[in-house]
Amino acid sequence: MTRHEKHFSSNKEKEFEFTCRKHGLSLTIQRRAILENLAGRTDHPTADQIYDAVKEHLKGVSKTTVYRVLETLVNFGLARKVNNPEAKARFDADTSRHHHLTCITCGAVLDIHAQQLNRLSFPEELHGDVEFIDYSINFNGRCPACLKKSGAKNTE
Amino acid sequence: MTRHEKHFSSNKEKEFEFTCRKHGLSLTIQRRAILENLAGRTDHPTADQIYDAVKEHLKGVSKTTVYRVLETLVNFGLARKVNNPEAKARFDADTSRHHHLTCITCGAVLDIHAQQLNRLSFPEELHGDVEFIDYSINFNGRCPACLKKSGAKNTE
DNA sequence: AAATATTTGACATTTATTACCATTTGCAAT
DNA sequence: ATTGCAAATGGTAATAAATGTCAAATATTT
Repeated sequence: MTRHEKHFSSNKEKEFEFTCRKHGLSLTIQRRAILENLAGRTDHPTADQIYDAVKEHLKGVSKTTVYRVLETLVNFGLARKVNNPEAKARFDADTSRHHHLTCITCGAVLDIHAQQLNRLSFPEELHGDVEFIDYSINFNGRCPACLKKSGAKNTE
Repeated sequence: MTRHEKHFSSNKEKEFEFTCRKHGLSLTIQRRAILENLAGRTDHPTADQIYDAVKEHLKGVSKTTVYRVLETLVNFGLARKVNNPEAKARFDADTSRHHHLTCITCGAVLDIHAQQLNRLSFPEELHGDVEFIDYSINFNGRCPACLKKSGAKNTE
């Protein structure tokens, strides 16, 4: 499957349609296009970045709509906001448990998939006080591109 | 030591003075007051929240200065930005390895200290491709206050 | 195809952050 | 302590990110 396939992952598409019908949400082309774009990339884009990508295909989309649709997708579990230190929201259509590496050099956010990291147990001593639902690990370090550019070790 | 002591943790104060001298930064009362405030709280405040707190003692502080000083503190390793999903920066003067719980109900960000979580090994299979420096786990769930208010289980 | 409920697009507004620059302050050298 | 200069601050303006409003457009139901 290529990055530019016209229709997005049928899994996600089915989930989208199911969720919309379940909650009485209209299946609009804007929602479909925005989720399709988000699901087709792994760079954890901001709303603006999605807007830039989506406006090519959907002439006349409003930025307001992009923000609103993303909020809707998050509210209904079709996407998540990625934990990050910057002052802007980043989105991810992959709602399964996985982790991220934020590059200290370029700021890119990469997915880290590793079975061993998906089975952490919640701290026993806090059970009862707090309720744990899920977790995600944020690594910081350097991405392949930046690592390559600067030789092996940090040169700062 | 109480939460409202006039002078902040001498450890942090010493670190502050050492770091400033090391890098030729002036020891201004603004920097001192802002770091003192940040170090004296565990709620991972935004720049605005720090401004609100600090302006009581430091009449005439500029919001610009608060933003600027926080950026400086982060740049020189005296504070960190906390990974979070919101579209604003949150700060933490605790730069040691620890983790956070974000309450899905009220949005509060709590510290999670647990030895068992501090010794994760970085994914072997990615060594060489990426450089891992540190990590922080973001739990989501519910904080003690919200858990108490709503009985045992989620009532949404 | 018509009726109705929902969503969108355009604009206005708020919130968060950064840029700019004249004034002030910290600090080192008298 | 006083001077001189580099560095930082404060105030204002500008930019960026996100949200609110509402009439027009679209999806869904009938």
